[in-house]
Amino acid sequence: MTIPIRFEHAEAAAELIQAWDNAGCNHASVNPNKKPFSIVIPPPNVTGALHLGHGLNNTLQDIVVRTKRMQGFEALWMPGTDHAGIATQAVVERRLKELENKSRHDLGREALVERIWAWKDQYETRILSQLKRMGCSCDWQRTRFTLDPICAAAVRATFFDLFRQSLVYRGKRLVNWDTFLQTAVSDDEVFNETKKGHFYHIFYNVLSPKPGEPKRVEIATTRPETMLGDTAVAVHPDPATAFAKLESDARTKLAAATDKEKAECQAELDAIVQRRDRMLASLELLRDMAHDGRMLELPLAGRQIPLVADVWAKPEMGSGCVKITPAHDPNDYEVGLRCDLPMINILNPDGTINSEGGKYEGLTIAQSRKRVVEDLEAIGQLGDVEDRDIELPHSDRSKTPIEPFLADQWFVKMDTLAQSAMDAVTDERVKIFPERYRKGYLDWLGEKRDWPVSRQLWWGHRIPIWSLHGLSEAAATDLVARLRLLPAHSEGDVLDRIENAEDSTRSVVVCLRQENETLEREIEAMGLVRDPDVLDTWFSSALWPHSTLGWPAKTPELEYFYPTSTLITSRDIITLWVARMVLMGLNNVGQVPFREVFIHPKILDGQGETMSKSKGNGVDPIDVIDKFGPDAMRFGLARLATETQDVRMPVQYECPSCEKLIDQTPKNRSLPRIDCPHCGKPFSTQWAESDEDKLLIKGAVVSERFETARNFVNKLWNAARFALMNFDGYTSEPIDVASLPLEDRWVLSRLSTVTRQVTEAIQRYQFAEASGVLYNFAWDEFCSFYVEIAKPRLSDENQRPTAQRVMAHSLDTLLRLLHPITPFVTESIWKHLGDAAPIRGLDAPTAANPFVMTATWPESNAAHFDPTIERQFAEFQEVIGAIRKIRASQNIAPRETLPVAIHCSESSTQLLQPMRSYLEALAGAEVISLGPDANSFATDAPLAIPSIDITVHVDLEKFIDVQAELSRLEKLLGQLVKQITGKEQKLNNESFVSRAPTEVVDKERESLNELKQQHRTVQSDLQKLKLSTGPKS
RNA sequence: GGGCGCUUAGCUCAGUUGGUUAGAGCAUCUCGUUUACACCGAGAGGGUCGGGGGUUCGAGUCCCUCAGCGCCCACCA
Repeated sequence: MTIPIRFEHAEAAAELIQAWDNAGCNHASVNPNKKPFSIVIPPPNVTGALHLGHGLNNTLQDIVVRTKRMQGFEALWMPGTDHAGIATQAVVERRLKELENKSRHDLGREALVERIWAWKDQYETRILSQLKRMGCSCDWQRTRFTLDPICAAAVRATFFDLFRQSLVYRGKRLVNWDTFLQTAVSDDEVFNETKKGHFYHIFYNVLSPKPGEPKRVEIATTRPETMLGDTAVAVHPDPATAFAKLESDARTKLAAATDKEKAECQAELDAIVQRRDRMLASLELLRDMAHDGRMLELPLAGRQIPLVADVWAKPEMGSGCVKITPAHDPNDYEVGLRCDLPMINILNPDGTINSEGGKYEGLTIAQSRKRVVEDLEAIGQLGDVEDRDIELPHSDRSKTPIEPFLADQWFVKMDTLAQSAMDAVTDERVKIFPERYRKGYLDWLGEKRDWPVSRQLWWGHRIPIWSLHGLSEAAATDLVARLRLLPAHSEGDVLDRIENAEDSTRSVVVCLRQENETLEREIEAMGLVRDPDVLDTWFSSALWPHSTLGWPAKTPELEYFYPTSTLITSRDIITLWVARMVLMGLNNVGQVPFREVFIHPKILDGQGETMSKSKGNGVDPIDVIDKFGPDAMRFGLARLATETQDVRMPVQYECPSCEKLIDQTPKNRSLPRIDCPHCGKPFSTQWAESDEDKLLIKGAVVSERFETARNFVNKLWNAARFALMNFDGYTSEPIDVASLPLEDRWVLSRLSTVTRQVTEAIQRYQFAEASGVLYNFAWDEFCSFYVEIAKPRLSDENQRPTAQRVMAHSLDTLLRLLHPITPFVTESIWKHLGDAAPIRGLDAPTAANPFVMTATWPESNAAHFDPTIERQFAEFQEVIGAIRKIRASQNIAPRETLPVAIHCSESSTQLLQPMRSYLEALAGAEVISLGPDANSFATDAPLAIPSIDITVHVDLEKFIDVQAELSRLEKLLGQLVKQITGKEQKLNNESFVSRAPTEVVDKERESLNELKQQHRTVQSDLQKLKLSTGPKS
């Protein structure tokens, strides 16, 4: 049998992906004979290609799915992608601007959406192919998209149902308004930028002040033009108590301050006290005026606005008075709600002042600010103007300033829904691992803030609401009556509602259950207009576990695979996504969407920053796969997936022209095109976006973590290759384990332990543990010892058949254990193994499954676990190590056979006796004597192994390097003295001896005795060496 | 400002309920082509466990505190 010396991953992977697919290995269907296991993929955004973070996320899911599949579950991994609302629309809009210098308004709604679909098709294809090349065993036939008809039906059914329950409602809300794109943007798409600005002090006159009352109040603002929308000025309702609290806080802080901070804290306290003394009386007066319902005159606008009492006005700030602009400031909005103030929107969607601004109508914000300030000054209402740095929110998309803007929005009422999702986690119907993430989930839901679900976008699920405003009560009733005559209404597909508007007109609002063009036209013919907004992306993502299974239809898949088994995701979307899936699952299906949630670490770049599209520091998994292979990528990532620590992944680019390595830096990371600093030639990675960059030759992305994993894959391949080269004449026969030689029983014992450890680790999502156990077992035990020891047996005619059978079985088990992590190399070897040893097993050899992927998961066979043999091997390994150390320290050539005498107890003798020949093979030693009577040699360099009370003596007659040995022994002596001193000190410590548990003390005593014994031996060896060699030199 | 993590070898990370001399991989150095593998084998050097304090017979591990880093949330007239 000829097998290449290297595992050709590219070829093998392409073939296997096809073969698994052809055999239907990935497909799961309702199977009453099996227990279901299901996972839904966190659908990647179609904004762009996957990076290594996705690589980790999907590798872990695949490990779990493959394991469960092998464990006999009907394992479904549901794949798909997310339309990602604003992010995708923004990407396409930006491209449109760059390439064609057009805005979305130039194209219009339909044409833009068409463009986005084209983009989606392109990236969905790319994403799915990335997943396939990573080896993900998704059920591709079921691939979903959050905007496809199946998901759309679920969205419509959900919205309709929430509407019926009155859990969706329309309300005013301040949104972050991007005046350039003329859309609301979400909070996380806003960044702050510090700009130079001014802090304007303005006076509002008090209307007919009574004697003793101030004639005007002072307020201050960085945005004076917003005064046009002011509807009140607030003062604190209880300034005395507020000051008292401030003072007591400051005193507490002072008491706890270090000497360094004392002066500062004292100053703070003094300032508060002084301010109170100065201002309390006037603030209380203003408060009384507010309670009295006194009014102020709003300059320029010529309106009267009330003085109100609200805690938002902080007595310690400014004049203690604050202007309230509910329609253009989030906090003022809250005040407006609390004090029942009117909310005056002064802006048009394009950021200019609207008719509410009177003579300022039509001006931009900057223009109106200038004019308002000038006009205030002209009428003497302007106070000081201070220079100040101002943090201004900007839109991440257009890079222009955000204006808080009051707009009609749809909300989902959260109180009962949020509570249900909290309960599900509290009573552990949903278990979160690691547990610390529960807190964030519960805290966030605990706020029960209503969920604003409408977005002023074109890309997404359009809100299924039609409405007509400004009706009289009679007209509204009439319209509703006509709606109710529609056949669809009696079929329960139409819900209607009459709402009272602020101006006491009526609005008729209609919700439709499903898409129906005829019905929509009929409704529109009645004058109803469809809401232009779409739903928040997370609305459709929240349905993902049940929408993908066909809900609202009661499909057999939904019955069988729901609730899904586990969700594997990243921590930043616990609230946005996980929590909402739980509450929507409960609301729609009545059951939690998944029983367990595993939150995995994040992959950071070399600078410790998270990988993201916008930073450009992402690494395309395909670059890693091309260079190292999919198994190496998967193993490398799994090896890093520990419970507590995010993972730094410094990468380098390999120049395809000169093969030199280039570090990834903040400078070059965002460039798909890299100019090699060594040879000057340009190249790109798979990450290339522009057509120009895509034409460049591709350089590899290199990281040490993947190199290690690649080496491991190759090691496994070669161990298997060796075994297979020795499988000629393989026959199968039942094996009596008890009669097997020691090394066979050892490897079976180890396999039983390793199987248990790996099974448990994967069950507990300890992927680093699972891969670590397998790495160490496969490399250090299977390859370094078992295969080595098997060599002589495989060339011995009598021993060969048994050796082959146990080897075939062991390799078989190892491949199955490794398969979930490294599917390709294991499947490739499995095929070769199947050719060489088609029927294998211990008690009852059977024909192997054609694919390891669908083979059964190994059971940990407790009967094979033999602690005596494992101890025996541990001793054996120690002895080999000792001999190798001596050889290295004495510079003994590898070809030379070294005579050794092993001094050990009777029981160790029993253990080691059968291993004598292997000592020779593995350490180049000839065992002269073994046992309690083994003697030292005249020229010796003994090495003690105190933990198992064995001393290895070597005959150095032919090899002695006196100087080396003398210095080695002296160094050893020094170490021993140090340790002995430490122990003696410990044991002389009265409190240690009396308080520590007796076992610990006894152990220390014993260990001290051993050390002393060793010390004596080394000393005498040193003497002997000096004597025996002294005369010669 | 609140919450959650993190800080251990040059680098990337392990380290169970506190208990012998704190581990691994890579990198470095030395030796080596013994019929699977140089993507290999053997060995060596390398650590005040972020700083300070405390609890304890005993602290990388528990508590307090300071510093630095990361993420989430809130806020900034």
